Amino acid sequence: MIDGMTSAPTWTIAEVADEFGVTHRTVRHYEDLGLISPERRGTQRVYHRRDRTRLGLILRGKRLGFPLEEIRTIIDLFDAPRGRRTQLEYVLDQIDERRADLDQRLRDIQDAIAELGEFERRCREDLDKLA
Amino acid sequence: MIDGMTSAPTWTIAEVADEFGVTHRTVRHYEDLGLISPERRGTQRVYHRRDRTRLGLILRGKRLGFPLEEIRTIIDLFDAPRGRRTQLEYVLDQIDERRADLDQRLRDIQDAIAELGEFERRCREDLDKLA
DNA sequence: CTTGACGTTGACGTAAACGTAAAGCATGAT
DNA sequence: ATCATGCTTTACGTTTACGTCAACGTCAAG
Repeated sequence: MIDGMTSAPTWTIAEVADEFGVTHRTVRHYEDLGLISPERRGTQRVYHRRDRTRLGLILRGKRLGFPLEEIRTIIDLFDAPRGRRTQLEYVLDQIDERRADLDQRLRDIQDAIAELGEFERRCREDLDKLA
Repeated sequence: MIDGMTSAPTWTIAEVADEFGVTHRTVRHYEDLGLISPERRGTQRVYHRRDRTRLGLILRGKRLGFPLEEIRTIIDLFDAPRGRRTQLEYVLDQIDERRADLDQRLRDIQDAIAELGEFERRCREDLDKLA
């Protein structure tokens, strides 16, 4: 932070990178790909709360294994203009696609967790037999 | 398939690739990394049910965004010898680590789905206001 | 026996997601 | 004034996960 609470808080690239546990190079890479677009004060980048929100979404997307390009289309969706009916219907369509994808992943994860639990049970059985 | 049901069924590389919707190059790549090791009949690869099980696990791991190297350590875990107590305890440890990872992903996905639902609700509101 | 259809091993190419110097501004501290 | 810090761009390097030839083996069909 920088401001002393007189107006909206802002951050430097080092601060956001630190806070999110990534390098400044990573943050700039996301900017190169158009995932974030911080304000410029002269030559320096100035990050606002909006940028941090986006960064959070990006990193969660990454934890879920989405490619950055796809992540961009998703978070752009959230900021898309939703004035006209056609726009809204398009957005709702996209939402459905995304959800289908997420549902598949949810099933995959639940299956994996279940299998892991089953495997653990067998291991504990084996361990008991050794006792 | 090849056998005519007199013994255990086997498959060629083209068959498994086709069935799992990947290329033969992909299948061989997984073999190069030691994720599967099909039998050799002369120079040809012969895939058994075991290999297909592994391939299934690999592809699910991929859908979940795990790197192939990590996937290998995981599925190797399932086939690891569990004779000695130390081995079993090591395996149980690994299981815990894996589960922590999967739990994080589960939360991420649930959050993402929830946010998507909330976003859809807002979009539908906007759409109603236009009616 | 030659032609395909499928299989094999290299080996190089490529896209994504950064890492890693190199070299130049900008600004406050000494 | 200069010196150290931190930020900037430019650009080439690296890893992962395959794609894409090239060049050759093999085996049943015509």
